[in-house]
Amino acid sequence: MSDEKLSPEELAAWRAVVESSQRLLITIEDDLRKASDLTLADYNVLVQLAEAPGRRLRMGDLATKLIFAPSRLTYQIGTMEKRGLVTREPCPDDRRGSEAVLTEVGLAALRAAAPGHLGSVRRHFIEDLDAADLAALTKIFTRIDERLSAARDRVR
Amino acid sequence: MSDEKLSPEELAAWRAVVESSQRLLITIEDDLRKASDLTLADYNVLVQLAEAPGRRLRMGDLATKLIFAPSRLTYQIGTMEKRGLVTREPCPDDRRGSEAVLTEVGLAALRAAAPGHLGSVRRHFIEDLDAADLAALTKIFTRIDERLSAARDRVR
DNA sequence: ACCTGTTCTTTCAAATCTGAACAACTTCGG
DNA sequence: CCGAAGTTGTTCAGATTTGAAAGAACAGGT
Repeated sequence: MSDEKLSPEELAAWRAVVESSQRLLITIEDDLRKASDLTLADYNVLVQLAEAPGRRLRMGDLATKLIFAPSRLTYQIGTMEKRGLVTREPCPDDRRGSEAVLTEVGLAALRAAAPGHLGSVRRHFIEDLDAADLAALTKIFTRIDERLSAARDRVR
Repeated sequence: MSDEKLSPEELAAWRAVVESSQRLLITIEDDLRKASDLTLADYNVLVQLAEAPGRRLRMGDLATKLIFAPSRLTYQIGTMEKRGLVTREPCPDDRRGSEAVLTEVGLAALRAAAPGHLGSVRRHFIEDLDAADLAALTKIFTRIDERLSAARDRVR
């Protein structure tokens, strides 16, 4: 069973995951935008910066965490800078690099949006799951991720 | 525990699902593009048409199945039409509508790409899962989807 | 110090996606 | 049968995303 086809069960699982996670993200992004002037990308940038030491991150590190192509992050940070949510600073120890820095405005926007967003996540996702489901999902997707990054390293 | 925060377990599950499924899709799309001249969107259009009776679908139905905004589907079908993968035909019983129709070229492209794509899905996703995982994922995401569409109906 | 190869980020043009506005129908109630 | 209201798909302009190319700076060996 390691050939070029999938069994009905396998196909069903694949499609269910892809389709529902897509619809889930769309729904949650809609909720977020209605409540806050932030896209999910904006929100995720703010979260990553808020969690980072010094509330700042190198562009490259942030891109990796967000799974963004470099040029996409440049653009994303550009629009957020215009809105005052983040600042860009040259990196002290590496003159090629720059850092995205969370501003007070950005932090306030995150704090204002977080409760509603997390409520949305709970309503559309968490509420459907019991503890066993949660554990299963975490285990499964963590494992998939490990395999993916191992495969990526193999290619490089 | 139904307020505006998530427990560490809940947050971990949410992040794992969102991040890994994103990386998974990117990886699988990369595989597909390297092997076939098709994007994942192209591929999914071909699959939907191939599975549809008469190998044709109303634009609206296809958009729903693919979770595409209408104007996006118009554009998508436009590019595929240029490449000869699909045709557009006016809908017989509703003169507002049009149908996307799979061509022989499109069907051949799908058949050529499918084995490699399914192999990629197996390699990156299915291989990490046992039968219980598969069943759990299908159950969980199917349930989420049902809830989402129920919520959507409630809004309309 | 001087190459050589690599990494970091941005720039640019082209491709794609979104949302609002539209035109062409269809449907339904009177 | 008429007209208001709803549907369907497209168009358009603007926003976002991609990928290739380039500029600047680092790192390691010589």
